[in-house]
Amino acid sequence: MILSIDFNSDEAIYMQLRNQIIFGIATEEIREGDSLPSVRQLAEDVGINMHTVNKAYSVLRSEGFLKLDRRYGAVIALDINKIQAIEDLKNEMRVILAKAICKNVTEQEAHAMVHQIYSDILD
Amino acid sequence: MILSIDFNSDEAIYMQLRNQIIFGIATEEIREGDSLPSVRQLAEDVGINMHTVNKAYSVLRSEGFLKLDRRYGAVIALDINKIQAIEDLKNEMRVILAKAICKNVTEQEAHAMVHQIYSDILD
DNA sequence: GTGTCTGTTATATAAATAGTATAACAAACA
DNA sequence: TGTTTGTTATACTATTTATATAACAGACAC
Repeated sequence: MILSIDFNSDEAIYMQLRNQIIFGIATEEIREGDSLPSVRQLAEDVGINMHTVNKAYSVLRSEGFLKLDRRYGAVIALDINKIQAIEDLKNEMRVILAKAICKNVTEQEAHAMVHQIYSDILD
Repeated sequence: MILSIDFNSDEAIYMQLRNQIIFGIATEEIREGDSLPSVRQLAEDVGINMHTVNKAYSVLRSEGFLKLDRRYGAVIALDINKIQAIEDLKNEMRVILAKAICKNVTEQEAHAMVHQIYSDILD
């Protein structure tokens, strides 16, 4: 799995890592039980500090994507709380769809976008 | 228009204001040409600093929701750049849908959610 | 003109967050 | 025994967030 950082992005480095790893899981590039590089290894690979990677891993653990183990390092372990996931999604969608509605994006266009993203990720 | 701040939220105050004003525009509670309270007035009303309101207004202006005028204060003025809006929406949706997919949220469920949010906001 | 209301700009300060740097610890294991 | 793992601690810098005070110029009512 290739992880790359845009140091000019306004998005925090640990969030860029977090998002890319979530994409990797969604696309099944990495699966339940797979190990991620150790915090030190990944930090060296992408040229950032160990603690920044550790923060990304900690966020992913608290969000139910990872298990951190002294023996095996960071292991993909999905905690599927669908009620929570739907609640989170709804809250996040409300804000970005409200913005889209102000800009005259139609419901049809939003549906088309959801469909395309699902296809991009799953196919 | 009622604006309220949750001081215990992890979301920045100026972003809470920004989001609530976007909701107000989406629901047509406030419309093109309507004025928002002055930075000083709103700051006093919700009990925050003038500069925090000013930052919210500045963000809204740069995102194409407001026009700031010395005579009339902050006036709703939508700059509809639909290409940009769709691009923004797609990028924001990609992240939250990737997360949802990891948690087994189906495309059907995502569509239902989009439909419900559009209905909630527009009806 | 005077006073008052706009947004705007400039400083200063405090707190929190983000990122880096170095170091040490205990568990696991070859 | 030595190495690797996550974990924790401390320290430092930079940026962001929020507050506080102050001043400025344009607009406008009196």
